Amino acid sequence: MDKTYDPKQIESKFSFFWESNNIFSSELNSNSDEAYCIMLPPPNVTGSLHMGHAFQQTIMDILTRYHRSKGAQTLWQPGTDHAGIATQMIVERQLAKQNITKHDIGRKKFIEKIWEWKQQSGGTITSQMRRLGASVDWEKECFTMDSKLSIAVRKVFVQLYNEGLIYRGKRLVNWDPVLKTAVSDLEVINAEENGFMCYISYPICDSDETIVVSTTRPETMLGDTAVAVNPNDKRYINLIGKKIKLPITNRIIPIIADDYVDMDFGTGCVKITPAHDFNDYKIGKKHNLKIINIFTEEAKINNSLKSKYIGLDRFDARKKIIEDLKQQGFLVKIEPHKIVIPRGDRTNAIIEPYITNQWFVKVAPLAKPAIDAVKNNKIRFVPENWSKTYFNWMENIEDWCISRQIWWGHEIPAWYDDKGNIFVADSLIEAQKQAGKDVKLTQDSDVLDTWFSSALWPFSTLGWPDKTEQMSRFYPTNVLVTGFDIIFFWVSRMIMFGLKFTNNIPFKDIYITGLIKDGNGQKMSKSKGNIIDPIDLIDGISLNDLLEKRTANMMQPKIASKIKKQTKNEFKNGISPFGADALRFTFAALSSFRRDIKFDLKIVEGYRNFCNKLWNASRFVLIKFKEDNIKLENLNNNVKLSMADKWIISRLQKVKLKTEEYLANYRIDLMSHKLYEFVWHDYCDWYLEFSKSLLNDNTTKKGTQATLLNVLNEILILLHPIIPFITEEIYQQYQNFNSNKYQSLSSQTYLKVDNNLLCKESEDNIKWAQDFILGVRKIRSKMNINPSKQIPCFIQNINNNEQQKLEKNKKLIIKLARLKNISILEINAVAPESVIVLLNDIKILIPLEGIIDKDKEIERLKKEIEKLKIQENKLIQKLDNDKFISSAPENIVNEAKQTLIFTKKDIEKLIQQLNKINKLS
RNA sequence: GGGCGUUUAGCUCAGUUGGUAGAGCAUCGCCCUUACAAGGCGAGGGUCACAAGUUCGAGUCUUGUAGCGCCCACCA
Repeated sequence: MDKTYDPKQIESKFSFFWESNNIFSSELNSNSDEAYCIMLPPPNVTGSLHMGHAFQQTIMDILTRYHRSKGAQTLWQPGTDHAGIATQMIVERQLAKQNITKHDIGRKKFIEKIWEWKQQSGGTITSQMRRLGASVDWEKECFTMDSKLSIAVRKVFVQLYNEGLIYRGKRLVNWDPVLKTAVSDLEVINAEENGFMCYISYPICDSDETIVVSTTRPETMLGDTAVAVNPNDKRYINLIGKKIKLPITNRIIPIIADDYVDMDFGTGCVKITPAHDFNDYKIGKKHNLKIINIFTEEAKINNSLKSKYIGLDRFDARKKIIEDLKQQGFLVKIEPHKIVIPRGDRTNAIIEPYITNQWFVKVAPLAKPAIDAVKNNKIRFVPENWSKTYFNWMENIEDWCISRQIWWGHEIPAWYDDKGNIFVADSLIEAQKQAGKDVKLTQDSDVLDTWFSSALWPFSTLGWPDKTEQMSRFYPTNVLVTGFDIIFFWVSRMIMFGLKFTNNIPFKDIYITGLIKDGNGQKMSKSKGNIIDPIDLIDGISLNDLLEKRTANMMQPKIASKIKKQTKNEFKNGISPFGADALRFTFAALSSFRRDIKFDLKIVEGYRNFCNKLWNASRFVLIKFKEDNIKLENLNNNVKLSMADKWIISRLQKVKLKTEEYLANYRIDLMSHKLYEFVWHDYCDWYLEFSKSLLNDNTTKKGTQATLLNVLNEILILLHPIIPFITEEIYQQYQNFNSNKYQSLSSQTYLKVDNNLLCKESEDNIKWAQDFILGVRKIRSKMNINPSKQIPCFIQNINNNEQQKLEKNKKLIIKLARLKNISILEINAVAPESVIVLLNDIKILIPLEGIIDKDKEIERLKKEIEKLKIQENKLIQKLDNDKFISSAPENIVNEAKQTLIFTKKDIEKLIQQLNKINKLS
């Protein structure tokens, strides 16, 4: 083995090794009683791996690998999403570079182009997943537009339609005028921006009076069909029912009364434009108002009214209309005003409420059982609190607009005849049967919202609607691991559709992960230039390449230079190659239930160091075995074990127990910390050091050899789900050494916790020995004694029980504390001039012989005594309190009493020592 | 406006049913002790945001206040 751990060298080979040996196949372990399944949230096929993916996939991989090694038949289902709008936009942009629009080449050709593009670069993210070590079953990889999945989509659509849960209707929807498609409520981002409030006076018919309305969208007045006031508003009560002559268009519209109007806001009069505002639409329906659409699908003024504004963009029209109103004397004033602007999540274009024919899912009937499933704990949110967010949304859910006026996606299985009759069916042939042979049918040109097919993912990938073996084996799946940002988009819809079509929940647990932020707690985004690419953490990247990457395609040079400055500051030397394992361990360790996770390179470095530690510990074991020419096959496991052997084995059982407990509760962070601590501090710092002495003794040698390897082997198995590459590499090193058959650590079975291996005696003994050693080390450090110098040691006041402990562990203590010897002094014997440290009742004495600085020691003793006295006071106070004695549990009271006794004794001894030393000087 | 999260060492975070506050990083000593300097050994560092309450006892439970942050819905 090389002296230093080099992830590059070992990681590249194993992704291929695992895949080509079918290690992750879901066909394996088919006889097992247990099945375990996780659905990978399918990333956009257009995408590349970002930190969020890497984080969540690490968690899924740990869960999957863990259950696989426990013997379950395991499926981690991979795949990608066709991501309708996102993908279409990318290909459109590419065409635009050649000055071609999608209309130039037509729908069919355009879709071919997209498939071509998918063929070419759709594999980016899956190859990056391989770099990360994701143990998905690649044989089962799906794409949301696979024919198998499309069948499921059509079946669901047809059934929902037949049951009246999908309908088509002319409604006001969110319209993206750039994409020229409807989008769902969730795809609209509302944000406050600076704007204006316009006050316009509307003249009242047959009167000199006017009424002043306030609006942020004056151009929509072209479509006004009423003005509303509050029925209780005394100012306007006499105007209700009168008519208004709308400026510019000169249309006559009524003044109506509605509670919706807030008397205290603006003038208390609201212009009502049912075709272009959601609230106005509701009022329009309620009052049976005319609906006048004034926009084209690009949000330009249409020709519904004869006006000079036809063809003007909405913002140009706004300016023009304000000008005209001013000229004609209708404009009262314009004030700056904060307004909430809805923008499309893909295009950032301002979304327009727009009347069109669309398809909707009637959600309320589906939501009810989906709410109950969580309420009845059939589905569990982890952390539990997210269920509130879920309920909040589900209980106020609106119908879901599922049609999109784009080309890339699942075509809606609906056909129309000349008269506009609708035929919904699985296929044209079926539709034709409904319509009659000779009727000419045209398919609906819309496609479905991408999330419609995503909603079926947990069962469509398993072969539904066929009754497949996969389906009965793996459904419902065990856990969904995802971010809170798609609870509404995806999670809730999977639950609704799962319950509706499989009569069963799609998953038992929903583990909602936190969001990875940069070191300053900022969300990572391209525009902020603070993105870290997980692959760069694995392979490393130079500062120049990183600068290039972060500022590529930046339009504004000012922002680019700012980003450069920040980046240079944060990554002076770029990013060093940490390897996939270090990155994975980092994610695992950071996966607490927080919402935001600040990502810091220092942490990755720490876990890279851990990998190096593990590497070198393994190297030590290998070297020791080679020195003795030991073969694994003649390693005797039926050997007598030393105290230290029993101790590390006992500790190991406890760690395994904790690991299982943490994992069952998705506390992968705690699991990681536990393993880190055990490997580094128990195994490396203590056991390996013990072993150096034990291997030199023929009575303990064989037991130590067996334990060194057996514990290391279990460590590798325990760590494998977190850091699969390095553990596999180390395992392979032993396999070669063993000259056994070449097999993967990934197929090794997790050993159960064995309670018979718990050993209180050894834990007590080693703890005692450790305290002894720590005591001596403390003195050595305080007294500045060179670590290589061996020193003599006396002990006094030792009882029988502890004398036994001393005998059993003497060698280890002498070795690790670097002592010459340990001599026992009789109680009454006069001790040499020494430095003292207390262990329970025992005085450990290190003779001075010139090494001591008396003043220093006096100072140290005084400090120590002071500390103990504070503790003593606290305890005395506590025990003086009758209520404490009478109400606290007995063991707590006893403990306090005991501690007080020990504290008093210690103080006494230290004072004695202090006096002694004082006399010397 | 409604809902949620968060506040613990210089920094990033753990803290299980209330019982003397922990880790990693950083800092400061000493050390190339033959697996590891990407290391070893040791040390220092906290009024657990604030206030009140429950309790013998509160980082932990209750209520309130403040800061930071997120989500949803919004007055035209």
